[in-house]
Parts: sequence; C-alpha cells; structure tokens
Amino acid sequence: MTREEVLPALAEVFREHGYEGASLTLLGEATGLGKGSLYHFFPGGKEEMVAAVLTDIDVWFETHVFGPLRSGEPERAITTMFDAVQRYFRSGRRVCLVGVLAVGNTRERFAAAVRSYFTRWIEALASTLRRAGQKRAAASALAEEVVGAIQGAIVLARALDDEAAFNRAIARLRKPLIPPRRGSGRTGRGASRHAA
Amino acid sequence: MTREEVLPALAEVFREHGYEGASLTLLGEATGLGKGSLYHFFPGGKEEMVAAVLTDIDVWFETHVFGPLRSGEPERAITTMFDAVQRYFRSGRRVCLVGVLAVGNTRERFAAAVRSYFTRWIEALASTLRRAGQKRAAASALAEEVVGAIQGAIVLARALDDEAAFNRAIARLRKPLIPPRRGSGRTGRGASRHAA
DNA sequence: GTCTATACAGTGATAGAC
DNA sequence: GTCTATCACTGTATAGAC
Repeated sequence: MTREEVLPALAEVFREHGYEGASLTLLGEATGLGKGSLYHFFPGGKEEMVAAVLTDIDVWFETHVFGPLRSGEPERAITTMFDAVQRYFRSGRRVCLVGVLAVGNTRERFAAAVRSYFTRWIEALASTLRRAGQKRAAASALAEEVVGAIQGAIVLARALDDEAAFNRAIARLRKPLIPPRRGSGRTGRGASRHAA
Repeated sequence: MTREEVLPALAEVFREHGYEGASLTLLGEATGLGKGSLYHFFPGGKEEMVAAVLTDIDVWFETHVFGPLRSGEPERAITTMFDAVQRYFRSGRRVCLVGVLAVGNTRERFAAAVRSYFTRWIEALASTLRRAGQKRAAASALAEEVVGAIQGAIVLARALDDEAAFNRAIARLRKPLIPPRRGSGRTGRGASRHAA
C-alpha cells in the first residue's frame, strides 16, 4: 500500500465530512489503515493529508481541465471542461473539496492552494475565451462567472437533493459558451439567452 | 438574556466553523453564556440551536426577501433582493449557513429546512419574473440560475479572498434581471449581455 | 510498514449549588 | 437562570511491539 493509493479515499472523507468532521477513525476506516499507518505516511496528521489531497486534486484538474483550456482548440476545450466537471462532481452529488475548504474556518490554513486552484481555473478558461474571440475584459468576467456558477450549482444540487438541478446549470452554462463559427459575427454568449 | 437574543451569535459561530467545528466552548464564548445556560435554552443541544438559528434566518429572508419578491412591484422587488443579499452576506465575507449545511455531512439532519429555504427563494423569484413578463419555464430556470449563482459567488469570494469578486457577480446578475419598461418588447435578460 | 496501547486535551451533555 | 464540577466519550497524536 502506497501513499498515493490512499489519497482518493482520504479525499472522499474530507469532502463528505469537512476538515473537522473527518476524524482519524473515519479516515482509517476509509483507507483500511490503522492510525499508526496513517501517521507513518502523513507525519503531519490531518493537515498533511489535506495538503496531499489538494495537490492530487490540483494535478487532476491541471491535466484534465486547465491544460486543455490553455492550449486546446476552444470549442473542444470547453466541451472537455464541462464533461470533466459533470463526471468529477458526479452531477452535484459529490462536493468540491476546494470549495468546502474555502467556506470553512480552515480557509486560512489552505488559502494558498485554494486561491491558486480557482485563480488558475478562471485564467485558463479566460484564455480559451480570448482565443475564441472574446475581448480581454469580457473573457475574464465570463470565466469568473462560469467557475462561480459551477460552485453554486453544487451547493444548490445538494440543497435540493436533485442532481437534475446541477445538470440543468451545466447545460445553461455550456450552451452560450460554445464559440461562434468563423465569420458568423456572434461572440458566443448572451444574444440568444433566455429571450422570450 | 432571552433565547432570541443569542441566536445571531450562535448563527455566526455555526457559519464560521460549521456544525462539527462549532464547539460548546466557542458557542459559550460567542454568547457570553456557560454551557449550563445554553442547555437551559436549548435542551436538545447543538441540533436544537441550529434548528432555532435556521428558523430565525428563515423568518429574516421571508420578511426581507421572499415576501417582497412574491407581492412587490418586480423591479423594486429585485433591487430589494440584491441589496439585501449584498448586505446580509457582507459582500461574500459572510457565508450562507444554509449552503454550508447543504454541502456538509449534516445535510440529512436539516434537509427539510435547507430544501425549503432554497425552494421558496427560487419560487418567489420566479413569480417576480413571471410578473415581469417572463414565461413560466424561463422564469423558473432563471430564478434557479440566479440563486445558484449567489451561492457560487460566496464560495468564490471566500476562495479568492476578494469581496470584489462577490460584488462583480451580483452586479452581473442584477443588470439583466431588471424588468423591461412597458412596451419596450425586451424581456429583461440576455439581449445585451456580454455582447462584443 | 502495520498494528495495539496509551497519553491527554477537548467534546457534548448532565447534575446540582446558588 | 447561571454557574461550576463532573461524566463518559472521542479527538489527535505518540510510542513501541511485531
């Protein structure tokens, strides 16, 4: 059993119970390891566990989301992002650990990692939108709006206990973000939205 | 000292530390009461405290937000809602306790209150939008989008440690929701949004 | 490396003095 | 009503056997 292998199980406990609620007993049960073994892998205790989990999450998003957003073909990159988000958060049943940490009292302890995650997501998406023809300011604002809306969709889906609410939100966001065809003159968002 | 008077202090601790993180010591310090006194007012312990706090929050939103949305003049009601939200959540520095409970492992315990809060908010806002001329389906979708986006804005503002991010989100949501002037033919959202 | 045993602070909760 | 004292328990963390 290696350190990397237990990270997903640890992550799931932290997601479901938060930092304080994730007791060593729960973490031990989830990983199948005793407290001694956990401290063997993570001498710093829970704080080190969360840090390792955050790095793991970061790598995943960098590979599957941020990277494609930065360098991929815009339409395909955006589709990839929404597909990844929908799968990763399991239609809102699974919460975002980074978001949970941001809201909790542990915010300061992991502030750097939390801020970096969201900042890089927003900037990566903004770069995609610029490549798709959006102006700089509009791209940034839109990227911030979308990333925020995804977090909100998770909260709402959990609150309503309704994954459909999450999927509706993703669908709403997805549509107008798809970049315009060359020369069509449209910019990809707003014009056809919610028009009566 | 009455039971009602300590609710705001209790609420603040639950918001900042979550259900598990809010210890009786913290709750005692925040209220200036000993554990004995807290149990005198809330024999059911923390669970009863949260329930009382949720009721208190519910009454506040019913009075200041949901009520106006249901029966007020649309443009004014929507302005009132966003003003109230911006003040109440202190530009994102203060989190939404109902949202916190929704993502935490206490979700099931307070599921009814959490769901009721969000459901009523969405339905109240949808009714406003219908009165403003939106079709039924569009009004519901838009209301769900806005309420979710507010929750997302709180998460993002905390994550970035930047209240401006919260205020930008509110401003983005506010603008296109203001209902159209009579006879203008516009429906209040989308047409002018992010157009290049 | 993995476990059990243990230290000791802190938890929610109760009882009873005042 | 409010407090202090105390309960049984769980929390994190450590030490050491195997």
